Amino acid sequence: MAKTPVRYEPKTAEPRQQARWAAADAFRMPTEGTGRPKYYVLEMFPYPSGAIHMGHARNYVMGDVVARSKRAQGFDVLHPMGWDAFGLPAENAAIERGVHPGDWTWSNIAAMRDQLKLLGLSLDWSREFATCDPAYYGKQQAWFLELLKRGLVYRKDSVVNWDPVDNTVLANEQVVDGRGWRSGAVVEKRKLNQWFLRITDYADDLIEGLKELEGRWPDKVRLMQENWIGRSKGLQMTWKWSGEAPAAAPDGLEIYTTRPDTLFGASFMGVAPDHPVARAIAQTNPDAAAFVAECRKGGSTQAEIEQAEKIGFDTGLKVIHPFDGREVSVWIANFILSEYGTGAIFGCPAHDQRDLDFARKYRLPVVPVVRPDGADEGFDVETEAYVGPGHLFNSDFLNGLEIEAAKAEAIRRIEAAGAGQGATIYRLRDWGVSRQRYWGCPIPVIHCAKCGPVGVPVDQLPVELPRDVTFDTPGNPLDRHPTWKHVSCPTCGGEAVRETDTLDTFVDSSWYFARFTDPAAAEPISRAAADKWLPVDQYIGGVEHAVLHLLYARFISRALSDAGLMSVREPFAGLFTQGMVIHETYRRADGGWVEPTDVELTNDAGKRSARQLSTGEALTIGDIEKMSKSKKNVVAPQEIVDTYGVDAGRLFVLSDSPPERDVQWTPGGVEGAARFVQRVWTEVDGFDPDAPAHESDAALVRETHKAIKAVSEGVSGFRFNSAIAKLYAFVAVVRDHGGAGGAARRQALSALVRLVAPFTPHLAEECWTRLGEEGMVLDAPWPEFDPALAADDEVILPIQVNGKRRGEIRVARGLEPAEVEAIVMADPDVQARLEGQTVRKIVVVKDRIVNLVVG
RNA sequence: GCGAGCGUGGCGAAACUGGUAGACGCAAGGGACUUAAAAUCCCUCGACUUCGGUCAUGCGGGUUCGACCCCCGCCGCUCGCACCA
Repeated sequence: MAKTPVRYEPKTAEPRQQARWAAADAFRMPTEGTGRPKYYVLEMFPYPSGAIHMGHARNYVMGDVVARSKRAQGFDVLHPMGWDAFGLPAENAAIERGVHPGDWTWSNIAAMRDQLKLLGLSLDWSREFATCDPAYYGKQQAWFLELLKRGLVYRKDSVVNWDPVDNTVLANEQVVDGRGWRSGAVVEKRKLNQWFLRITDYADDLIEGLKELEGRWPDKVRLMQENWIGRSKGLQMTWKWSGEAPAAAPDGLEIYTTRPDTLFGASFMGVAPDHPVARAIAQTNPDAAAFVAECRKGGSTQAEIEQAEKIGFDTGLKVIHPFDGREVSVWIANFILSEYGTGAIFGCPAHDQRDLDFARKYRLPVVPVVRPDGADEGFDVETEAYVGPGHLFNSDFLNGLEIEAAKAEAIRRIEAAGAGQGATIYRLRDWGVSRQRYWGCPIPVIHCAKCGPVGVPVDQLPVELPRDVTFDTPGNPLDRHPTWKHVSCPTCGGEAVRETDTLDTFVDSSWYFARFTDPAAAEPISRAAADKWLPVDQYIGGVEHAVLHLLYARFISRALSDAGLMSVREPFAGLFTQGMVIHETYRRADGGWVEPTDVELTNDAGKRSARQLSTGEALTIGDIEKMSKSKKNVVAPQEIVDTYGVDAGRLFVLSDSPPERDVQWTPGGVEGAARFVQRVWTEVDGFDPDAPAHESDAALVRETHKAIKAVSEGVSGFRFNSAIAKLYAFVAVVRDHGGAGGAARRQALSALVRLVAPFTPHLAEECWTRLGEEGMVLDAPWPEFDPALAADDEVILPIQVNGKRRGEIRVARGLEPAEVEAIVMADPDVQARLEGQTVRKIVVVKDRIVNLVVG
């Protein structure tokens, strides 16, 4: 009699296995390791917004698959989790609801930790920390002071977005159409003295480092960083004034160019409206002042910049061309950026589109100096600047040279004349880290009228945030706190005040991966622990951090290495950027969004419709979008756990799309995953050691090893969807094979359980126990692939005629092409098909294909 | 504008280095079991077809014995940067 199948119950099994792991403290990794090779898996730690969503879940499940499979493959796996806990939302909650930012944050952390634990992740919770804990940010202050000592931290005036109503600095993203996002006030540009980190010192190193990451980081991310740093090589040079020099630039006008080869094509000079020369003129010349004001008015949105007309103002000043001595007039122009290069350019309209637009408008000369090879003497430029390759003409000693050679020669001549030098410049700016905010890491500096800014002595760290603050008035609560900022100067003992700015939260996330290696260390980073575990072998997170976070972390790692705090300069050896979880949206006739739990979907022969359960109203099925509260298309992990079990949810978020792509959450999809969970259990549960084996067990052994190979490759190559597809197919093979017992079946089931374990760990543990295995599948070795056992004795060779598949033959594996050819030509079906035609050529690819060329 | 990526069934997708296009899942249709339902299982499922085949991986060419894959030219979508001299 067949045994009645027992249903697998995730509701009881999942908590049971989680309790087992917890009781065994199974995921704690000693800092010194256990002697196996190390593997550090890390997912970008979350901001404690209050709830874990499916996007988080997918991210952490991917990391968990890597962590669990690496553990099975014999590694000491470090897999920690923490909280990126400083930031603006906590202050907004304080303003809106009157709660303390700290209380809000810590209660969110508690809630999210519980939600995260439902997912059954193999995390070492003993290493958990939040960046808002003084135990963490105090260490950050310590290394900040070290960088200050080393000159990597400095202060300078910089222009910021200032909200005059809220009395605060706004990030660029917080300025909407020129107004503060919260107050609605017109944002002012204001100069503030701010703290900066010298990331530009590392610009070259950060670019060079990208090369070594080839293959382990997405090309897209490496390219984005390279573009962001924006290195360009060119010439920085000074043009002497013709006549009296303006006081703002007594030595001449300094410009930067990447096209020194086109110097003979210069027809005007341009300076930014903020350039010292422009500002000086605006002070005495009302027309110039009006023009500069006009330029400032221009919007900063993309569309506005794109459409903005190029406008200029002739200053009347003239400079002398370094090569041919002619006078060139100096203009103030709105399209020149004061922050890039020297804020001044030479205009060569023939070979730069912007310069050409400008020259045409103001009727300035357009002299082409480069022409494409093959163009005749009369080569000219009309409305489109020529930026392609070619050779120089109209250029005296540069005539006939190719562009690169001409650049080199022009630079050589300018250098020889002492008028300038070849220079490499960067788009990247130093990192402004000052924030006029409460909920951030205090900058550990004291300002003394006599001694200037003085670092807080290390033995006085951490500089803790005061708890008694109010948010009833705009501005930084630290600034108006009655006592906190008033201290004595550590150097002279005189009256002094604390710095009340806090650090950009990107600083907090720039070194947390190093702190995780020994989160209790007295020093910011334990050298021994960091040297053992870093770099992070596999880092996983959203592509939205491709530039800022990942660039800052690479910079800080280098800076801390140079300061002797750690050794590894490149923190993330491998990076994977995962796609989002998206979901359909549902809308009522009145435009209101409806959440999926309140929607009933019907499918009538392919025609889908939706209605709202609570009202019965018909709904419009809208776009499939990123899950968001505003569109109400969110699915909470808790619901999934309750309905289908964690394992089904874990499986589904990885099964339906490649991990780098977005995955659409569908109820049908999770149900499919839940069915698979049942099928695995049914096969394992149905195993009977006393039952007879199936007679053709060699076939099952082959399929087992093919599955081991495919799943192993899928897991290591981040093709989780393919790995899961192979697992589905393998379970079908096991099921259809027949025979409830036997060694081959036992091996197949044992391999299956270990292969599914990274994806559905709870199910795997239940199965492992059911199979009578010792201990936990968690500690079981990854199944080993044996190519000899996976190989078929025979292969099916498709037979193509002129490249089209026309039939197939079954032959012994490894047969030489000549033998295959003989068999094919003797085959009656082939003969019948070839009747009356001449075979011109036979292509045989061993064990793969046969192609007959007939004509 | 510059840079990158992607276009394959009704849908999500597979196809390793140029070698049987559509694995696996969803949806759909049919059937078995059942008093019935759920659950489960089985079959069909790119298009056309005179049932021999023919056509199919965005479009048009090319290279090759053979192309989703490589090359050239278009079209469409997505992302990043954007007046960066």
